[in-house]
Amino acid sequence: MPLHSRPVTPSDAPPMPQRCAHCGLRASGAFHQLAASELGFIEDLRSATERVPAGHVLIREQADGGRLYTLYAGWAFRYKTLSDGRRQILNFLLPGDFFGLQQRFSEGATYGVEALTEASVCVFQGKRLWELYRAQPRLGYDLTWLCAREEQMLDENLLTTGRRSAMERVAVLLIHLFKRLQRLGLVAEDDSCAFPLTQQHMADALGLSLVHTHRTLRRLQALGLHSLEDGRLLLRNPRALTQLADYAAQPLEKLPLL
Amino acid sequence: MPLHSRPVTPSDAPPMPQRCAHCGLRASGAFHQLAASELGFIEDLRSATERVPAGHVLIREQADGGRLYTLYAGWAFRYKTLSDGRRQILNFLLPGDFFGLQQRFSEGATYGVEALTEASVCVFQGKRLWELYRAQPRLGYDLTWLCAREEQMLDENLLTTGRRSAMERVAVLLIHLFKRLQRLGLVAEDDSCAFPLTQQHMADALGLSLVHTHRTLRRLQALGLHSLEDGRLLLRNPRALTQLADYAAQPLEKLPLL
DNA sequence: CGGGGTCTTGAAACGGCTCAACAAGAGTGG
DNA sequence: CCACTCTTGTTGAGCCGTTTCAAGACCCCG
Repeated sequence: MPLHSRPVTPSDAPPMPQRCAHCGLRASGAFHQLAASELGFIEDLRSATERVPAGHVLIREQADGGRLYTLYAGWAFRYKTLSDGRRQILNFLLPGDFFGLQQRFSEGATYGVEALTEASVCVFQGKRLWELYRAQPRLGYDLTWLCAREEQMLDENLLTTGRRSAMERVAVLLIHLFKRLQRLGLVAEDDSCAFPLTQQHMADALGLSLVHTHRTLRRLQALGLHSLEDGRLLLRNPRALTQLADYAAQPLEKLPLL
Repeated sequence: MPLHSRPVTPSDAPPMPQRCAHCGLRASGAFHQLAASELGFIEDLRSATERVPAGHVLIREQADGGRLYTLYAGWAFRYKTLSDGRRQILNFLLPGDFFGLQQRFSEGATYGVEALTEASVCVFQGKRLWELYRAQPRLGYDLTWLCAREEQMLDENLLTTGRRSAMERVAVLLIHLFKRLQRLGLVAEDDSCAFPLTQQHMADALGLSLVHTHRTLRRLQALGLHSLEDGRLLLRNPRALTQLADYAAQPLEKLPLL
């Protein structure tokens, strides 16, 4: 039952509209509504929309231009590497996630961002960030909100790599991604969701070796807790998985979206 | 050479002034200067100043009141625990650090904060946070800045627990705290600094067991890389320590301070 | 003087890592 | 259409870094 026969991400993803007011993401209902003036400001702040292939590096780990991004479609991840090549994935990015903020506040990027699947992003002018706080305080507030939320996610990841066993780690990863996709309405009728991560990605995110990640995945699968085929994830026993992971679900309020 | 005979944190810490304009921290030169109106706003937002003993829990891990804090003096740390008691320290807080933000944005706190030494904090009214963005956009910007910076620290910690060996982990911890204290002007003439952490704290922060943390500390000490006596830390070979840790120093710009 | 917190040390067990090899599909080019 | 390579997944064997358990020392404090 090979996991690797996953379908290529369809290039028939929803096109990126020119106007933020017609944004497909905003229409999903998972995000805050914004006033017309706020939408206008965002649209003006946006310098481009880009479509990039899987594997494309959006932010290089060293110096980078200070551009800001919102992921519009597809998956990506933030990562850091040590000089000898060991890599840690910090967190995964899903549609609606904002990134590039930290590098605005320090000299150059301190982490990298890579597209995991083919992906679309909105690019914003970093230099005008301060202007945003002046002109649209509400958006400034939202930005802090987003930042705080990502920090929460990192807290959880830190707890995971620091204190959880391999079984627990894999379980949290599966549940957490599933929940996030669910919130975005990206879980299919049959309760399955797209899952484009390779085992190497999971290993890098969980602080485990590739081989051990594989074995752990197999163990969970043998216990009937989940299945992972053709690039799709199905939680066969969410209850048991949640309990095993000691996972605390977050409330499902609407998210801000820049 | 017992490490445990550390002196109690002196209660003769600088008193907390009534007026933010006379704040001892701001006078240290490590922080941004603020306009009078901004200082006034902060002073008005502040609901109290508190002095708490070592071990005091400032934010409980479950539900909490949504108060915001700036650590004025002393050390503290953020942490998360699993239901069976395993604890992960997320990061350490030093004077000038702001905390409590995430809980404003989600139902209740998702982490706890505990004073490591006797500590003084400024308490702010969480409900008026939105007002801050409206009235003082600059402070809103600073808040995002602080949040992004803490996230950077978590990124580093995640890389540490996920990918570094025990030796490397301990080395990063020592260097990083030293650098942060240095920036605050808290390193003494003789290049030593206060170091109130117990080995248990270090273990909890690094994702290691207490015993192994101890052995690793001893090994580093035997190599002449550092010494840790009477609650003071001395980096005997910062170069070697930095190299061992593969540690990338951050630029030393001034910090925002709420 | 007793008790609790911290540090210290040894011995043994184990979880996860490394090394190594192979299988299966996808893409490429002759 | 077949060789070739590349990527990803799979599996076994053995080692080692780290954990766990256990016990003792030292110090401070009530």
